[in-house]
Amino acid sequence: MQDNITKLFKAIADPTRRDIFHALVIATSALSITQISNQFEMSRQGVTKHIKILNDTGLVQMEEQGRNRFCFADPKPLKEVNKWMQFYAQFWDDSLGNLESYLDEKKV
Amino acid sequence: MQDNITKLFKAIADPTRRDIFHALVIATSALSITQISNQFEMSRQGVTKHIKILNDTGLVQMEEQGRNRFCFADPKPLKEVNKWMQFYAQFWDDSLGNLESYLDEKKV
DNA sequence: TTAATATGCAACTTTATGGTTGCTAAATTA
DNA sequence: TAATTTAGCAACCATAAAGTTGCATATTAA
Repeated sequence: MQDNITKLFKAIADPTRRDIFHALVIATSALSITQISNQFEMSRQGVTKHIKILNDTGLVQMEEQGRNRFCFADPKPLKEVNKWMQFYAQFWDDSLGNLESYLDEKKV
Repeated sequence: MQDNITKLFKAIADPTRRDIFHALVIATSALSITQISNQFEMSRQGVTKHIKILNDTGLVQMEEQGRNRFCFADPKPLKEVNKWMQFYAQFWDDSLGNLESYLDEKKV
């Protein structure tokens, strides 16, 4: 369907998913679906859908235990996002001036 | 409507927009809408829409010159995305083990 | 002035996305 | 065993997103 980095960006583009991910990152233990959805306004099924999307990117992993599915965060996939970003980081500071002066300099 | 960071993530979540942004970053001069859209399969209007979205985040800036609108990239807004990422970077390496061992350690 | 070029705007279509409700099934507790 | 809890699945709905075409308009070139 779509490449990995696109899936990652789309996953974290949703505010609710960023919240879920964050909650799991700072949690002191793995949380069940119900425990997670209690922290949000939306229905359990809504949260489940978000978790599935996060799980598809690897940002959330799960472990079944009886009728529970405990979820925990794995920030590692964000490394790829970071790698994407680092390419552009070189233009953040001094290069901005250059970019802005393209028109003046080169008179396209 | 939606907060800045969400707009940023959504903007770069689209592969075509990442391509447009990248093309502008590595371009040696500012490019007109037509010049940009010639590099893509899709219609000029399709590209225009993407550029508008990028422009709304500040990732692309424009300068009108007669009938042309020259576009250039400004990677600065990505700083905010980077800031978001850096919080999770602390969990990338050694902490993954901890995350994965939540269940074992705490026996939730 | 006529023709060509660069662009914006609006309407429309298709598909994705975010969310809901209802039902079923498995695991746990009383 | 009966009741409760946890969760998945499927259907459905509303809105957003990605892309298209057609037309109008301003600028530039012949």
